[in-house]
Amino acid sequence: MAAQRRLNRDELIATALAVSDAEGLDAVTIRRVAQQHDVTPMALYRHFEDKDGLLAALAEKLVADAMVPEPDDRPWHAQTHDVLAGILTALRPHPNATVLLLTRMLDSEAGLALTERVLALLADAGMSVEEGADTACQVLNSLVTLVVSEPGRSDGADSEAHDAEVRATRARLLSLSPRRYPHVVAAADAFADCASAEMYYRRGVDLIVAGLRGVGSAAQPVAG
Amino acid sequence: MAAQRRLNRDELIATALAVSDAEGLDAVTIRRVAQQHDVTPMALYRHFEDKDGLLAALAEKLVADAMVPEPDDRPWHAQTHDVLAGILTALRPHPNATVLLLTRMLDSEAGLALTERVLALLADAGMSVEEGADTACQVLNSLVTLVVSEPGRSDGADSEAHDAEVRATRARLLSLSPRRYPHVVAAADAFADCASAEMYYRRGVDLIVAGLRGVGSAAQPVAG
DNA sequence: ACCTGAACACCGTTCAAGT
DNA sequence: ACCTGAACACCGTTCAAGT
Repeated sequence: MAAQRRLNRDELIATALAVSDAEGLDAVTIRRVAQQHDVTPMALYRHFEDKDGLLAALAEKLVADAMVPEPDDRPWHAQTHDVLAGILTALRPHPNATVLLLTRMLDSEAGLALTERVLALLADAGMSVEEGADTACQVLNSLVTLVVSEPGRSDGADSEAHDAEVRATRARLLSLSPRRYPHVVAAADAFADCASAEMYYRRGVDLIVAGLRGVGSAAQPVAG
Repeated sequence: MAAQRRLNRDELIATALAVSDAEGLDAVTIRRVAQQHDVTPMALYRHFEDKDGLLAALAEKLVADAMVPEPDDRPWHAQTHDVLAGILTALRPHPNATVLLLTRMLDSEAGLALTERVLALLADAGMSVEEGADTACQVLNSLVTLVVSEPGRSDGADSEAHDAEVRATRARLLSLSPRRYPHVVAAADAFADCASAEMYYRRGVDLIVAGLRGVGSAAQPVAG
């Protein structure tokens, strides 16, 4: 990285994100990020309280990038669909870092704004405050895991190593007993890699929204 | 731990799980587990290829403990509900370790058996092989995150520290601007801690099953 | 105000021995 | 066959200085 006179917090976060994208979240260390900026590890402690502070900032950057559509007059479930799709668009480029959000959604302004938006939609759907809170957590975490566990994803591998891993997973699943694991063997290709990532994510969002409509239908038969 | 003549793999895993439960997953180190058995760190390498092998064994133990009901003649969604509830019962006592399953569900016999069971139910629901694979991943991961992100959970804290954390979260959310975050402020109690864990998990499973019924209803109007 | 340098208490893992 | 011991290349973080 460029030799700079003064260390910049945003650039440190950008470096951390780049390292995470390229080599996995475990490669994000205080010493590594410092080295990229030609600086002593201790220099980072001026911008982050400790390593967890750096990771929290990383998590915040992910959700801050989410472009979420403004409220409109469509039914709550149509708006929810688009909000969730918008969040996914922000997370998908950074699958290695996304797992950080599993425990940090309420720890940043951006995460709180997203949560507020989802809570409002769930209130429109007729949910109580408590049901909305539990459900909002679950919905947001489902988006996170959708990205974290996308079939065919590898932590910090070049495309050659990635392909090798996909082939290895496929071969391993295909080598299982078709008597004991008939469905798993039949699904080996789908587990090893996504035929279509777009389809995978569309199904994911559809499943969540269908769930929301399903649990709401008893309390509020004529929705939105 | 007991001074033993010979190291036992299952006891090592049990120790790792105990450390994880008591002090969090980060406290599970090769050196720590070795020390509990009064043994040199390198002694563990006879039973696990490396640290990832130890963690994989830990993940396997979690899902191996799941008591999943046998198939019966009820509709697929009723059986799915009970299978998911059974998995939750196995995961809930070990929230710190549960996150390991997010990327390891297909890496153990027990995880494969669980996946096979869910795939069969989704096939009954009328899903294609590919849709079933994507959906099974999402459903199982939702259970994992339900446990990992249960409101009021703290990593490795005694009950005093836990209560302090719950109060701190609640106070932080209550101190937010009620103009900008009206729904979040109203839900501060629910985000800080579960009023009822049973209710939280019941809602979680219901949301998943409702989603499955919802997405299936187009392909197979008369389900089960 | 901002950064350095040395030090400390940890990691996972290697290699070569021990019994 | 099973375990030890020393060593290596890493961590996060402290403290006391430097400019």
